[in-house]
Amino acid sequence: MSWQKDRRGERGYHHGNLKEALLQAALDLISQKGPAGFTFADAARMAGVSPAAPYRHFRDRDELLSSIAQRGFEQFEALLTQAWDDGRPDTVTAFERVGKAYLAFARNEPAFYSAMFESGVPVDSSPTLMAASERAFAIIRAAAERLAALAPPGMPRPPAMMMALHIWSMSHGIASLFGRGDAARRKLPMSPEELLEAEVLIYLRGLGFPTDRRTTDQKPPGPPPVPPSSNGPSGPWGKPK
Amino acid sequence: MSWQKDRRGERGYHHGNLKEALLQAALDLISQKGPAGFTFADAARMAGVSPAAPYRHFRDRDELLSSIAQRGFEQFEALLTQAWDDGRPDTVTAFERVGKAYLAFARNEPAFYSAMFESGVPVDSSPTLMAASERAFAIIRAAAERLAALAPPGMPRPPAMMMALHIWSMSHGIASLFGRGDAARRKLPMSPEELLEAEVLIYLRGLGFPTDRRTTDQKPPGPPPVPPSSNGPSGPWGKPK
DNA sequence: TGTACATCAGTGAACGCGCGTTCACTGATGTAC
DNA sequence: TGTACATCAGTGAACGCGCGTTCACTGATGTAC
Repeated sequence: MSWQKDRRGERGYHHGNLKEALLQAALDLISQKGPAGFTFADAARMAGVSPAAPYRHFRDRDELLSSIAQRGFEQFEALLTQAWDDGRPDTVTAFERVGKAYLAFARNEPAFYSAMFESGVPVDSSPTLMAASERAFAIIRAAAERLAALAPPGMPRPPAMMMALHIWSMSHGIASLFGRGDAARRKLPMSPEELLEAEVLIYLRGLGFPTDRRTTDQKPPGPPPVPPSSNGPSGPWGKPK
Repeated sequence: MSWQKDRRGERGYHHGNLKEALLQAALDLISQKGPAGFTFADAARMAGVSPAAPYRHFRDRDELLSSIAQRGFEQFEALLTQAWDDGRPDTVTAFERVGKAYLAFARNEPAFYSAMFESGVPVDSSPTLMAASERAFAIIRAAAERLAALAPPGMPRPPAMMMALHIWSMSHGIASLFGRGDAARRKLPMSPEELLEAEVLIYLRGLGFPTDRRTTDQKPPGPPPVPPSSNGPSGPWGKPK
């Protein structure tokens, strides 16, 4: 919030950490007013610095926004990596934790999230941004790979890339519609996490995976797990709306 | 494009259809520069009218944006209704057509799409906007309802609301990430339509539905349809990237 | 059918504002010797 | 250890611009009688 704000008296002529302060200020502004409602001058003011100072660190507003998106992907990657935890204690559990981490990021970091996905900055506008984005997706891909390797012997092994893209789009769809951290969030008769968990479990069952997470043995698909929410069949699905 | 543009000479003192012209102009501007990069004054200029004229029709920029979002939901609803076609020729086929219509809308109407979902206008900011949004979702819900009724007798009937939300988030995730009509579209090793079709089929299979669309009889789930793309197993999933 | 009048939908000039950007500048810091 | 100097990272004043918004106005349209 008050990062180096109004401390002109306490600091000397040089800020010392202006680049960081500008990124932080922009992030605050975005979370307050959306990616559209942040200006270069505003960020400077918030960092307690003259409007000309940011030009020492960023060519223009777009470069700053792109930097924020990049940082966002880096933090996102770290969060997903931690959630995946190399597939411990078992692959399905870890896989679902990754989905939950996706939702948590969207909710807790709406400014990053919108800068990354909704600000109009194309991922391919900068090689480093692109790379950061790909590193984040690589976590999901790696998890899908491990999951695919678990496919019961009798059945065709699903392409890991496809699974990764499917999981990504499920998480992204739910996060964008129902799990966002800003005013545009839509109401839902249950938590986004429950909705995603059910969706992933049904999907995995559709691929022939055993979705009983306490074991990884390969029993053939029985009756589908409907609804697989933690509250059971009479849970939030009973009386929606 | 050139809707009433530079026709001041040809029209009289009154525009005659300014409200429409402003909406159209704003839509053009949004599709050119994103929802952030459109201004009230710009829209007026594009409609060939003085900057004060729009105030006769909209309180401010937000009201105009909200109107666009509402129009978007109305067109969206019409498109989904047409795609659903009351479940003809069979429920699963019609259901998938709805998903494809979702993608088509996102691609062909990026300005509407971003105004509806990414402009920061909360759906609940106006009752009519909210109602329009709900009418659109109701199509998906109705389709899910019909699909749920098709559940094989032996298995628990999945909650239609849950299915509708799942399908919505799948479509929305793929559309937002890979199927958008603007520069922020991410590259994909196959078409968004293929990705969505596969995802929906796997999901339905996970619910225990027979996904052979040529029949609606209820055979028990056999081996999962992997990958269900139209190109078969050696299709776009073979060598991704 | 004509006239008077109210209402509507636009004009155009004006305003204050904040933004992006530039410029010559200056204070602080680091480094060569 | 001290001094001279280059470089860096900030200042602050200035600019042109376009936006949002207001205002009194005016031309066109519709309607009562």
